Amino acid sequence: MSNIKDVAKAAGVSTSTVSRVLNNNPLISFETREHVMKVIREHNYVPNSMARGLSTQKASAVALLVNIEDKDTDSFDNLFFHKIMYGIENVLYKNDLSLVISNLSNSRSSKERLNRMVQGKQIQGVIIPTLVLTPDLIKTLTAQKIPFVVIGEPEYTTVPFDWVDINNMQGGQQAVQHLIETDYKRIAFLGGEPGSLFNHKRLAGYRTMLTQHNMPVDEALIAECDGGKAGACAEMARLLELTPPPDAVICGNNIISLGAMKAIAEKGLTIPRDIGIISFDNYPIAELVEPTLTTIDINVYEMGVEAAKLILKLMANPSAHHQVSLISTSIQVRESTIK
Amino acid sequence: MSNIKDVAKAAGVSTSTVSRVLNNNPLISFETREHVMKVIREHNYVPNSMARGLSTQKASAVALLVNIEDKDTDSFDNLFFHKIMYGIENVLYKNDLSLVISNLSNSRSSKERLNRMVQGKQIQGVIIPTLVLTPDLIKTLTAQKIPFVVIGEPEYTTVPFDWVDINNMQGGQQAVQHLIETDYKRIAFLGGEPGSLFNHKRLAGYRTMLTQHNMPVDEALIAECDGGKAGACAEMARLLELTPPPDAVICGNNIISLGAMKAIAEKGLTIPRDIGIISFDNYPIAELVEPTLTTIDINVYEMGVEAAKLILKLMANPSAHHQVSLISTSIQVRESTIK
DNA sequence: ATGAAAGCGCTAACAT
DNA sequence: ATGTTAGCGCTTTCAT
Repeated sequence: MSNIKDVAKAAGVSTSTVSRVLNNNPLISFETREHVMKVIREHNYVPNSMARGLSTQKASAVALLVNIEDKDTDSFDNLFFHKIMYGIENVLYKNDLSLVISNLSNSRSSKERLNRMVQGKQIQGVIIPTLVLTPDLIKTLTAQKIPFVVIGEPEYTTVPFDWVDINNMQGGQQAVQHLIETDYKRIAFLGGEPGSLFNHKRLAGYRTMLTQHNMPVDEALIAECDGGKAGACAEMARLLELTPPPDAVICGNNIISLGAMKAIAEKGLTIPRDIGIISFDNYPIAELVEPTLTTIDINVYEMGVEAAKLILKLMANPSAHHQVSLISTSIQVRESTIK
Repeated sequence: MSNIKDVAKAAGVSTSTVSRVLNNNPLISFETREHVMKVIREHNYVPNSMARGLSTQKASAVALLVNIEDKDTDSFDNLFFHKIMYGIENVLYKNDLSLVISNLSNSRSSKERLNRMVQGKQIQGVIIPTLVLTPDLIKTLTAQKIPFVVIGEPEYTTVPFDWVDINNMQGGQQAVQHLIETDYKRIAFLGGEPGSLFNHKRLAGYRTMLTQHNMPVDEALIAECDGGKAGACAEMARLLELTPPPDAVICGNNIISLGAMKAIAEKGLTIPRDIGIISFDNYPIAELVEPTLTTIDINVYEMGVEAAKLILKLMANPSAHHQVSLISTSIQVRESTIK
């Protein structure tokens, strides 16, 4: 395995010239560049990333933080997480950076672990799901001047920072729009994770779109559940007792939809004839149930891509002003809303 | 941010002494060690991983390879992958190593990318899902003497290497054992991914356990499908036409189970009274369907842990003889098999 | 446009 | 048990 010296010697130039070629320094003449490149290829030379990092004082990795002990394990969120991860990796790779996964829950103190990674020059920037973010973490991050980007709109924002999220408001609007277009009149909203920001935003979209269509917003049609199937079923059953009952429902996720479908079936109603149903998220079961579920699809891969782009900008220019990136939702029409 | 020199000066010792303390060198006296440690803490000193790596010629990361363009995207395998990843991370973390995720499909040539990572000293070892493994990759890996571990029993083994997998044979046996114990008599086997090694192994477990209970192995009861819901449903419908029909079925995964359940319902039969059903895998819907599914649960987290342990051994001693690690399955009894 | 040389922060062989 | 010193492989300033 050859190093920069070998290449320099073989090419009959100095190591600095080779280094300049490696780093696309424009001062190098065309001929020299071509020649050195050829020698590099012949020697199958790959620069040592640690030597480079040591010299430039820059790590060549970005960490994606997770906290698997708590909310994430066994959760379907994993599916999103997975795609986000690949979005990130793809962008980083193209910029000669690598993605390292760090599970904060493994460490005694997440603060300490983060410190070790950053001070130890293992990583240059951090991407953090909003679920993992804590005020304490924010403090460490800003104190250490570590570039970081948050995935999912943060609940608290004591200091400004970059984040990326799905455009949940738009999602709520699309759901209502589609239901109105397919001739549903009384649209219920069955959200999960009450109090969560994303639920709030979707609801806001729901309200604005109804209003835009000159339809009344009936607060009785707005319900929340814990996100589990049983709770969703109970809540949906309650909604169906209203007079008049809803003829469509927007569910916060696939599991909630499943609960709602159960309540609908128990009431002897048929989807989509008697009642339409539209679900947020395309996972894990939208296409497996009967009827298949119309969903507000969420391009989580793209969310990863955007997060990576934000962190790249931030690392290149730590004092750049902070940005927010919202990813558009799209609708996947399936059987549950087509009469 | 302080370095080893600052610490040495502040502690009134040489850098080598500090280095020895850092690396738990036993030659250091108790007093010196304590003293230096104190100074290290006071200075909030964290060794620079690149300098260390450059000096020791060792990278401090292990790569987990994926190939997201092909089979993995949108697949439920993601859920497994996720847990495996955390198993790996957990072990690596405890050994001061970090986990980097590399998507080979991003790169023009996976061979080249691997080379860059290893020769560039970015990573020290590689963990590869068997789906991503190719003969070409094996060649590169062995030629470069890169320590690697495969997740999932490999289909081809031109050279010996380490791998870890679920004990699929045991899983097949457990399924049959449980069904027999709960008094089912004619047990069908509906596998997915025909020709796959894991299906083959589970089937072998099925056969041996039936034989062990002095029950006949009726080849007519053994079926395969493409793994999709529709195919599974059709195949199950066919099985139900047999005379006598099966009174239990072992399905290759949750989706297949869903298809089988549909066929069973269409035939007017009730689970678990008329027919028992047991599924491999605990994801994504075993607990969401009705009745809930008894499953052969697969401890994928543990698979990650084992994979990491294997790669650690291999990196510590590249000429260690190769090992195989099988993870035990366990049964999760739910409604679908309890009459 | 290119070269010489110092230095990034650590480890380890050698010396004491 | 501890110190001295020479690298590890690269980048970068300064010279030319």
